[in-house]
Amino acid sequence: MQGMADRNPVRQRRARPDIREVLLESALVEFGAKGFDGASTRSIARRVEAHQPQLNYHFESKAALWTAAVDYLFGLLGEELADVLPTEIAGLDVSQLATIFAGGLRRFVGFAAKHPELNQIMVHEGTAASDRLEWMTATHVKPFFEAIKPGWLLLRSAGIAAPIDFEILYYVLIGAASLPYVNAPEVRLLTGRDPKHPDWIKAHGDALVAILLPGLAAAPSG
Amino acid sequence: MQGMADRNPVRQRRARPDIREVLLESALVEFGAKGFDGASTRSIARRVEAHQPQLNYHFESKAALWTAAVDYLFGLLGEELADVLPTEIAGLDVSQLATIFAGGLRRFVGFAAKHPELNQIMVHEGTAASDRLEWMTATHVKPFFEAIKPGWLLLRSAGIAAPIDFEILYYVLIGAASLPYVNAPEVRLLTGRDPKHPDWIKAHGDALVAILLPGLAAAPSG
DNA sequence: GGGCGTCGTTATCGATTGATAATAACGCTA
DNA sequence: TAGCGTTATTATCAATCGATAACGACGCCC
Repeated sequence: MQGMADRNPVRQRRARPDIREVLLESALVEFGAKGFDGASTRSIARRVEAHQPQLNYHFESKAALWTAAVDYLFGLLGEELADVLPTEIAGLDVSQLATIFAGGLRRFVGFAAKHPELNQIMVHEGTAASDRLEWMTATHVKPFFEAIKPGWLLLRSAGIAAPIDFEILYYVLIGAASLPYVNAPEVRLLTGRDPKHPDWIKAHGDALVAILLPGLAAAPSG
Repeated sequence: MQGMADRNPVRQRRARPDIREVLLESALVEFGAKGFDGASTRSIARRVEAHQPQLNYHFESKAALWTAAVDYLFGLLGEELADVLPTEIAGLDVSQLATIFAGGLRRFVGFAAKHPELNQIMVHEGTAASDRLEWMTATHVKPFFEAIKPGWLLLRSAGIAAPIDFEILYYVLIGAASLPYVNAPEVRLLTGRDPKHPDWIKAHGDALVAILLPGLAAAPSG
């Protein structure tokens, strides 16, 4: 045993049954913070003490990993906003619809604060045409966009929602609701405040309801 | 002449007196579209038919090129919004201030449409802490942030501006005003419309004035 | 018009990237 | 417990990155 003591050393092996999820969540954070090109597969692996080739084993490629991350995030968003979808609001009157939309808006703000990676990835990808952008828009963004459209149009014609083109409103809403969390590092440098603090999130949701649904009398903010 | 005809071929040389500006504007576009890491110095040079080492000759490094690009863009923004700065609005009454702010808001929307690279770069950088973000925030963003603060506070206490925390309002405003242009490629895929079209920009500016300055009676939209 | 300074062009450097082949540790089943 | 399938680990590949050295074309000045 002496002679072969330190050459061909024993390999340490670390098995984690949840390694796929661990790698996926690390990828979310890195893709959100640095963009697809800026995130390296080595840094994604390193931040969860894994090895870079594990990414190619558990996912097919960096691009497939990105796709899995985006699928996962939009799945979470869909769960969060299920009650605002057209099928759920079919029989409601306008007043009930307004209350549901206000609640959905507040929850969207909460989601953007809790999972900033989704809007970070969207804004990184949206700046340049690419196959990734085309896929993400057709697969996830467009259905979401179309799902909230009828409710908004109804509230607008009832004088509750602000009189704004839906396409413009959509970007005003997404931009206004997500930027503090997308750019949280900048917010901390600029204001000294933490946008993830419950007080910020609450005030932010209240503000968006007030300016986008001005016809909703005294918004109950539960 | 025959024997040495095609070996050691004559070098073509292209001199452009404005090469610095040409490279700088190419860098703006690439940094805005792909972020600092995603933009390669070769692609910046190639899109204006220049060579990659010219960037290191005319600028010190990729980082210095990025700095020069950001300086240039904030210079343009400062020119565009000079009349909204505190020194220019010192003696005005609240009604005049409201009109000036509404105009400034519309011009900010126009600027974001004309020079989307500024907000693209800001949103790319703001997603992760870095020396670049610290420098940009301290040098350019903070002065801008502080400059519009007193005017907003005055309008808010006069009941003209929406009753929102200034720090939150700032991000609501920037996000709502810039996202359609930051993510113009996505807008085209999602809506089929061009956010750079004058009709979109006009409607967008009107919408922001309406929701952020609700106390401004019938906004003259010249 | 000869010399020199500026700067465009080419070639190449070491570092890092995503991907993959080679090896080996572990768990399950027979 | 022997064998095998799964997958963690190591090593390495070609491609691309930013940077720089080497070379040469051009314009200006004396």
